[in-house]
Amino acid sequence: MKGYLWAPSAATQAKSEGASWESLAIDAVGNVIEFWGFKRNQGRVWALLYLRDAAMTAAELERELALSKGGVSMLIRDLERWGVVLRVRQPNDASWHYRAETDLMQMARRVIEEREFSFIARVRADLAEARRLAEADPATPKPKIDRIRKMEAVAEATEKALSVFLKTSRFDVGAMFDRFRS
Amino acid sequence: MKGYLWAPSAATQAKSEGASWESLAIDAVGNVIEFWGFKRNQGRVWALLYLRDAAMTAAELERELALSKGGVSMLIRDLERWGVVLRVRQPNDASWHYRAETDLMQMARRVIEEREFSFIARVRADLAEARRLAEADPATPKPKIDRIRKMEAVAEATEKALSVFLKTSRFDVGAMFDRFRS
DNA sequence: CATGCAGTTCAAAACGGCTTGAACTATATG
DNA sequence: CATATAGTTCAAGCCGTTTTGAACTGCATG
Repeated sequence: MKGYLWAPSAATQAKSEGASWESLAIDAVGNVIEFWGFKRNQGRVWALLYLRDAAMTAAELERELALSKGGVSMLIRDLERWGVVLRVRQPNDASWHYRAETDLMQMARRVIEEREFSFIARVRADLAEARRLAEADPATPKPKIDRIRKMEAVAEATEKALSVFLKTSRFDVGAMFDRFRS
Repeated sequence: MKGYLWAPSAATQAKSEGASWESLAIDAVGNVIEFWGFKRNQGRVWALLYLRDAAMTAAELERELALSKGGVSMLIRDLERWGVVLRVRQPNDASWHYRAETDLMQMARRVIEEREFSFIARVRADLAEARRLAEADPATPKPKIDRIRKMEAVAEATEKALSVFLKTSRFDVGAMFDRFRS
């Protein structure tokens, strides 16, 4: 919804060890997740951890994804808070390692559920309130009230799309995920 | 998906003639439309014209919505291009007047259809390409390929939500709109 | 064809979100 | 306890988007 002229970014940067298709997949995840109002880099961090299926240190994430120290720290904090990344101690290493915990989808579902639904609920409430006020005033012409009602339909369609996303992620993906669970 | 701490904005500004519930409805529309990646003020301009169901001049829009002259000009240009606002000549008035033409929904549907779908198609293609590349390399462990497959599910769910939004806007709202057509 | 108003354009400013990096805190180790 | 390294914080900077406003264009009118 912003610019969408992604850097062609073939072989983005020097230091990364991963296969080139890896960064393709990682960036793709970053893009969808950004679509849903999260930060692109939250998606990228999760995607790397998930794809590697290994516990990595902040320093590694920093290097592989070309992020700053502070940035990694904050991104991880968010992902941990949402429960999609777990912090673990590795046998004989002083530093923390991070692992992808659950499917990103679950997180997106939870967050969208509270954040977006309340947003759209608020919009609907405003529209309903406007209609109530309009109806209370006897001077308001009838068609005008109908027009507000029609506006509410825009909000309703938005709500429906959101709820389908949530349902889809619960069933389709949930099932898929379980089936493939490693 | 940005800030969502809308200005409380009771009785926003001095000049507006409209009932206070009017601006409530107008801002609500601005909010949903912004959610779908349009400009908040595009939604507000359309909403005012639609609600008033009257042809208004740029100067009126400027005053009622507290926008700048240049801003109104550009907003209207967009809305005209999308076919949701029509420019008409009023009997004996030198200046143009603008009317809300179709339902905003139709416009959103069209634009989302081309803009968002191609966006998500691109994400899916990237993921598919990554998987193809991964599969081509015999060294890639099987579970890693499965993980890419699971990532594709995120994109699929997004696509499904989008398509439901489009369908909903076509049927539910379309029907509703016709029924109420003034 | 001069005047004035409607409408357009676009560079600059404002704005908002994201990232950076330096200072700081916490923790492990000798 | 001193030191080193990992991790956190947050003000400042960066960057993309939106809005502004002044200059400009076009058009109608006397």
